[in-house]
Amino acid sequence: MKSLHNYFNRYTSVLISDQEFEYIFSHFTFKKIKRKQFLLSQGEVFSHFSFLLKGAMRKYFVDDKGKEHVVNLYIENWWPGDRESFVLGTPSAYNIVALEDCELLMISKENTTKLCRECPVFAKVLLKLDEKSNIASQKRIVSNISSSAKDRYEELLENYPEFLQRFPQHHIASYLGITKDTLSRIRKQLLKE
Amino acid sequence: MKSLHNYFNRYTSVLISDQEFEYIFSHFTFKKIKRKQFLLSQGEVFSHFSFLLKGAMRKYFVDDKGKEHVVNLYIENWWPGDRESFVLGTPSAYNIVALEDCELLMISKENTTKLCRECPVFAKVLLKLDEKSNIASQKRIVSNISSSAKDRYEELLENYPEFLQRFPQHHIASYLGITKDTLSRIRKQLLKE
DNA sequence: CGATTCTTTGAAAACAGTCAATCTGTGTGG
DNA sequence: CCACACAGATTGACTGTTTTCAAAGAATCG
Repeated sequence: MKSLHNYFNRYTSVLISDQEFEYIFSHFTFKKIKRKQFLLSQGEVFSHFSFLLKGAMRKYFVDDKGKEHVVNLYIENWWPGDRESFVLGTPSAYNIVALEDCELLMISKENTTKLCRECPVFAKVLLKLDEKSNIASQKRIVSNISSSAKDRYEELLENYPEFLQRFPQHHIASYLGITKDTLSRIRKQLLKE
Repeated sequence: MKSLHNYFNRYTSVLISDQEFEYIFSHFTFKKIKRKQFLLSQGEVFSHFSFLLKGAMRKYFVDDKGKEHVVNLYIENWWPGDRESFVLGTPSAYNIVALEDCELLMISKENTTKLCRECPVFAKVLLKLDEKSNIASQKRIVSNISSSAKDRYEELLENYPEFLQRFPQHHIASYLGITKDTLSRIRKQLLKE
């Protein structure tokens, strides 16, 4: 699969030779998940890294009032997962479900640590992923604490315009921390402008 | 300084021998910052890791309407900084200012990469820091999108009870994404219960 | 003591959530 | 090809939460 190799080269600025990549790649397994099926269910330990080759997923949890909250939306070239469960080995509080038929590359925690030992570039790639993830999280936090619902939606349109084509509005609304009704009204208002 | 060595051993579960630590430590420099002085000003590139030995700081930015928003609050054993500016070498959007007289250990980006090459445990420690930071960010995002102002404040009381003693309410309010007025009213309401 | 910073409060307005009803489009099975 | 079900989007009326602004009160520091 060229997809992952391209991703490593392009998004992590860590150059990996074909040989090295082939060795790394041999530790991944291919997995298909059909629409509406779960990659992770609340309460399970999720001890894999997974790279989304094709499809779309959402990560969410159910609060004590029975309401769903979308924590992440994933499309091609993203890494669905739960870092906390992976790192600490604790049961996950989240569900990850396929919104379209999906194809994934998975690598177990054992193979991850093995590869990190054997293959410094791979360790470097993981470091880069964490860096990128940290930077993105920081931006989302800043947006949440400082912007209105309308501004947050407009920021999402700028940063991830694909999301609108791939995800229904009520999931996007939940991801932004607002209700579908409010998002609908915001869109109406933006049309008038 | 034992403080940093203890931190590495305790919080990253990476054991470091005294010799190793001494070598690592030799790459840090000691820095004092007086109350109200800045560790970082908007527009500067911040290419250091810094470990807070003593004191308290806040990271904030000023939006287009001239309003301040507190992005992070730091006390002893935290790492004030801007990961994005460090990683990408871009000018920071944030200010970091001392709220009390502070003492810090600083390490430059050059020394960081040098140490990562020479000293695998140090690389491991940085990886752990990023992991921890990712997990914490995730929790904050979840809190922001799914909890009311009151619940967010109660979560903060649980997770960081020290903050109340160290930071004025209006900074805590801003950190939570609410106004000082609202926080004041929430506290009043909680007293009645 | 005076200056500054921090906190509280009231009243009005802006904002977002709730609930229920309706409207839209899509696809499936008969 | 139609009828129907289903998921998604919109809307109105209402409720609740949070912000705004201005003013006053409390605490802290030099």
